[in-house]
Amino acid sequence: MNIGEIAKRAGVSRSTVSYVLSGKRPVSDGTRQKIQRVIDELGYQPNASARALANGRTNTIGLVFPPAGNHYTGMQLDFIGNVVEAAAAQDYDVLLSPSGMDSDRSFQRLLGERRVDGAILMELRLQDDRFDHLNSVGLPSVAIGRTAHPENGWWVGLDHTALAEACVHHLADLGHRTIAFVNRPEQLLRAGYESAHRGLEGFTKAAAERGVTSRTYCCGDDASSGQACLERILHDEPATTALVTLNEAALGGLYRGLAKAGRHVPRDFSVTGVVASRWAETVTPQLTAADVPAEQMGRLAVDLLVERLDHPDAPARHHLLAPPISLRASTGPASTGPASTG
Amino acid sequence: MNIGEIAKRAGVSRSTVSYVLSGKRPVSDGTRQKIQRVIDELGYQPNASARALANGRTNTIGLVFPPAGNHYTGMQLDFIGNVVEAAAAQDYDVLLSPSGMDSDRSFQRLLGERRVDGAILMELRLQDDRFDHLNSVGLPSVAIGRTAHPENGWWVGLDHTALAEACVHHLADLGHRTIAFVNRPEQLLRAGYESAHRGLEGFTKAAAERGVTSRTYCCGDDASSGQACLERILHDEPATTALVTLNEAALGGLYRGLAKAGRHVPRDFSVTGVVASRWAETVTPQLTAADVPAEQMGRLAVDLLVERLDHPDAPARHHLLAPPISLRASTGPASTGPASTG
DNA sequence: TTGAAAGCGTTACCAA
DNA sequence: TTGGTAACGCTTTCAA
Repeated sequence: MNIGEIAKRAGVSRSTVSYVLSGKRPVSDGTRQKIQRVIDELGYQPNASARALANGRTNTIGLVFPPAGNHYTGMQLDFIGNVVEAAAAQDYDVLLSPSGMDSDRSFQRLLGERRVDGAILMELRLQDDRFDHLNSVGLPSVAIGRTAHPENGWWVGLDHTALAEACVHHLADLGHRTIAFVNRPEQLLRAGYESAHRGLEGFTKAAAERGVTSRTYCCGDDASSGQACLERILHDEPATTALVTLNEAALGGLYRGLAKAGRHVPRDFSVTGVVASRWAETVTPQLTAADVPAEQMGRLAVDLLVERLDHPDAPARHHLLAPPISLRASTGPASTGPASTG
Repeated sequence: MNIGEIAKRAGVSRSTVSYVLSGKRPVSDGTRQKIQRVIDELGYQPNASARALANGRTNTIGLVFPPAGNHYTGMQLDFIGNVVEAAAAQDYDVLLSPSGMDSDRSFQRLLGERRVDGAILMELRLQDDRFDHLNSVGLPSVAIGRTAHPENGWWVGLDHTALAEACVHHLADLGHRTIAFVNRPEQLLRAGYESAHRGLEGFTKAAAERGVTSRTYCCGDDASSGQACLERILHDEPATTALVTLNEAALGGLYRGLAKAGRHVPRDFSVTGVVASRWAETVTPQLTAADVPAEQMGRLAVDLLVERLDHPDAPARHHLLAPPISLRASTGPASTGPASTG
């Protein structure tokens, strides 16, 4: 069934049916009702491909995220869910593209075949060549995260620098003098992941400011890497009494490592970092952390993109978020006595 | 740039360019190379909407999952990620539809506007009206999960009945005589969620067979509900020494509740259930559980759907999976002495 | 207020 | 081995 069929049954032309559908030109009440009745009766819905071909808009946005090779973290998955929700609320569908590298077939399809009106980029790198590709084909995009030069971009980001700083200050205020930093995997750091770089930068800066002894580690995105990383931390510097982590997937392993080392959280050892709240609340004791506002960020990203699609010449906009640290149960005063273990 | 432009520059007709692209009819080596050179030079890619309109295939599959209202569990998110990966491997894109109810706009768009060639359904109910809608518009689909009457359907499912039974047997073998069952939220049970129903059925049956005392609980999909549920369990029957859970999101809360009640896992209390391995390994002690093979299931679902799309008359196929229990560290012999606490 | 018809960029059939 | 051309189903301009 197509628009011609509707037109025939309603005794009007196809264009009139089209205008009833789009509302782009006035249609008399009588005709409109007649047509609407036929549409409802037959449950007609216009074909998306034909519509996209004719008017150049797909009403679909692309969500570009890295392939599972590196494992999905809970945070990434949270973003996906929330972007899809927010897009649905604006009557946009979301096409997923699991592409980190610009050479990826799926990414190429999205861009080159014009399957989407615009794209949301996740897992940003400081120098992100995906922007060049998007710009070169004229596809509007919004990033979740920001590059090294975010001045004129469209993005919604988390101020990882400030967040990591806040974590250090929180721990230093509690009297901790030796603090470790658990970052994302080295491979991602080397690839230029902005959260890893900016977080590290903030941690290092604040540690220097407060004169605390610090070491930084890269850690795989899974529990067993977290456990191994913690063993390394205590081996390298047994006097360590606290850590800051950006690595949500490793969190359970970090806790396990502490338990095995006989360090009680928060009595002997404090843990904090940047983690989505729902994961922070899963561990025991619940994690004192800067909660990643995945829902808000997903919504903002979609809103920005839709705005950009509706107003191609609108000036670039962005949102830099720096949520406060939610005090839960994983941090406490540095223990005065020696927290020795075997 | 379009196919006409390529044709002009290569000095051939549009149809010949099209056939070079699709390979659906032989083209002489000379012409092919001439055309291919122009294509590469200009970086031409055919427009997806036009192609879909002309040949009736979008090369996109829809992934239908419930809205975030009920929170995404890690398992659901795992499925999404793995389906997208598997689809990309077959050069299909994935369109997400956050729709539980059939009335949902996004679901309607997917079906009615023919944005996809077929669909994968997640979070199945025993009676799932989404099938009726899909069938009524002639859209092929594959379910992750199975209805009450899966005989002639296309699906890949987990044998929750057998899995829950295996959990009970495992615990009974260890000497546990009083076991609780922690299910998904009551709202989902009432809605007819198949995993909740079949899991409950398997648990109840095995508990009866083994003559163990049992109680069953519904529990919200989050940590604090898990903690509350555990308190209820111990309040209702302090002699409980083990539990089986299908509720992954509550797991952290269950553990926390046990810790607060002074029950050490696995010495005083055993925990097992059906959980994706990556989450099972996050908690301490690591969970002995039937690992949900999310990756395999995602891949199988995509493979089945692609097969069905390629062979519209192929007989229905399905895969019923019953992964073995992975022994980790959360179960042990029932404690002989009274495991008393305040 | 409405209709006719020319696109939109492909595919695939029919001829040559 | 290739070219011409009619679909595919919609939107939108031009006329009435």
